[in-house]
Amino acid sequence: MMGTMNRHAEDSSGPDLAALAGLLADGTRARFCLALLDGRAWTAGELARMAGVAASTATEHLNLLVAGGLLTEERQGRHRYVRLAGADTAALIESLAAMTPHRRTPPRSLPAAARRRALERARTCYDHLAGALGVAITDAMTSRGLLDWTHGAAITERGTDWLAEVGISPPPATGRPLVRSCLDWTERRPHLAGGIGAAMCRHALDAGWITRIGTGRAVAVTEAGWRALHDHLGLVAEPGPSSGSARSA
Amino acid sequence: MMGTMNRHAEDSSGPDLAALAGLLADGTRARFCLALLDGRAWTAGELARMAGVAASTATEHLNLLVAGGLLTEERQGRHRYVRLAGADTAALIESLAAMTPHRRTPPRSLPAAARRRALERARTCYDHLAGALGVAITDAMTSRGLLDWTHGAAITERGTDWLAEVGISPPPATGRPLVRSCLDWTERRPHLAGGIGAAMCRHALDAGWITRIGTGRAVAVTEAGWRALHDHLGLVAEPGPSSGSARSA
DNA sequence: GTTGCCCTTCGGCGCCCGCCGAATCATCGC
DNA sequence: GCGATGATTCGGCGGGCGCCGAAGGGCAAC
Repeated sequence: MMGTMNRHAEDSSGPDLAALAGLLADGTRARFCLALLDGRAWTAGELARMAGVAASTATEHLNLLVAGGLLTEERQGRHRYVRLAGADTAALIESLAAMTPHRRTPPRSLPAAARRRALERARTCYDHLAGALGVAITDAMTSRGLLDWTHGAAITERGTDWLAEVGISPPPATGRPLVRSCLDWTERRPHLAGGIGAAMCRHALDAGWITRIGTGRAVAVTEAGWRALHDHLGLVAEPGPSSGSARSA
Repeated sequence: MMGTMNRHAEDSSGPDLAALAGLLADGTRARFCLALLDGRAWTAGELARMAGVAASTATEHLNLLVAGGLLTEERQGRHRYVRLAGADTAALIESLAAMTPHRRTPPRSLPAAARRRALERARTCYDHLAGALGVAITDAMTSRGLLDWTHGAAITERGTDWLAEVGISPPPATGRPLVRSCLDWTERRPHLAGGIGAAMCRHALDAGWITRIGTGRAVAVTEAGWRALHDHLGLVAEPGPSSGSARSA
């Protein structure tokens, strides 16, 4: 691979970093990870079909990703379920994807365009909400004084009260930051992530405010969800062919 | 490379992400980027010697990294200077390095061990301070109420006053967050980054509180630097073979 | 038990990629 | 001008890696 000695190398972690990056340096593995960004567990076969590779190929990739610590696996019967190892892993992949050169290739077919629009409107990003909906919620919270962005992202006292009022209980303060900014993938704008972002997304799913569309990351806002968004944040549905976007009331 | 069709691929950015990750998936390129984490410009030859590869090899790697947007170059005469493209690039590399499996391989030779210790004590991380010194400063600022970590990293009002008192002027609020948490590489603990972290590092260099050791990232605290650290943060030098570590007074 | 599905292992193929050395170009110092 | 130094281009080599298909194992359903 290279000359044996590295006299001046002050840190030996060059190969380590390369090994980690190498896990994501393959198109198929990258597609796997992007699909897993929805935070759910996929089977090996699902991932293989999604990426268009043979099952044996998917197995080899999953072995690498699990051995590298990016994925965790869970065997159930004849199925092999894999998911992202943790929030830090998801954040890493998301930040990589956000730095990717933005190539706008409009989808060819009509259903593909519809799927694309659904993804752009509202989706989950590992464990929190993203897309136009996630950005709109974040903006509304900011303009109502629930979030403070003067020095990075932070939640205000009014924000804490608001969470309790809505019925969302933030997770106990562990190592994970409660509030984190996640750069959106399609919107190119920051939105709310971290422990509170995850709690809000979980609550929205539990309360039936949003539902998953199909098997992917895309979500749709329900009738009850629009009412809740209006009552708590003043958001109303953007007029359009299908509800999903939002704007400030 | 793979089957042509990707019917179910909802996002076409799999290959894009792989291409970006592929830039860091080589040991030599990763070493380049880690060396460039000191935020300074290196010549192609310096990087080649540091990594132990031929000059022609270094040229090819630099072409890839520049074309990929991770590095920017600057030609001066017969020299080709390269540096990291920006703070976001540095943050990406740093977060990748932080997620690397921690392999503690004690250096063989005595001078290598000394260099290693110097790096662990105090170094620059792109544009802010890291190592034991960076963590100690961050901890001291936190315990004195200048930083608030309850909801991510944020600077308090007392912190803003303290900056003015010390003579550090934070940069104007642009897109870059003023306060950011950067996970340290050797300490495995967060330390202060972002615009204010950069301003503090710059001020410490300008005021002669710290000086660079050799050509790398390592820095040493001067006499005047220790006095300033004591006066402003109550830090004193850790007793040891060479000053550089710090502890709370 | 038998069948079918999901996953895994293995061999083999082809391509890409990182490396080098030699030759060439560009620049600086004399 | 001339040599020295730094950087680039080019050809060629070797290895690693991603892909597949066929065969085998494990589990669930019947």
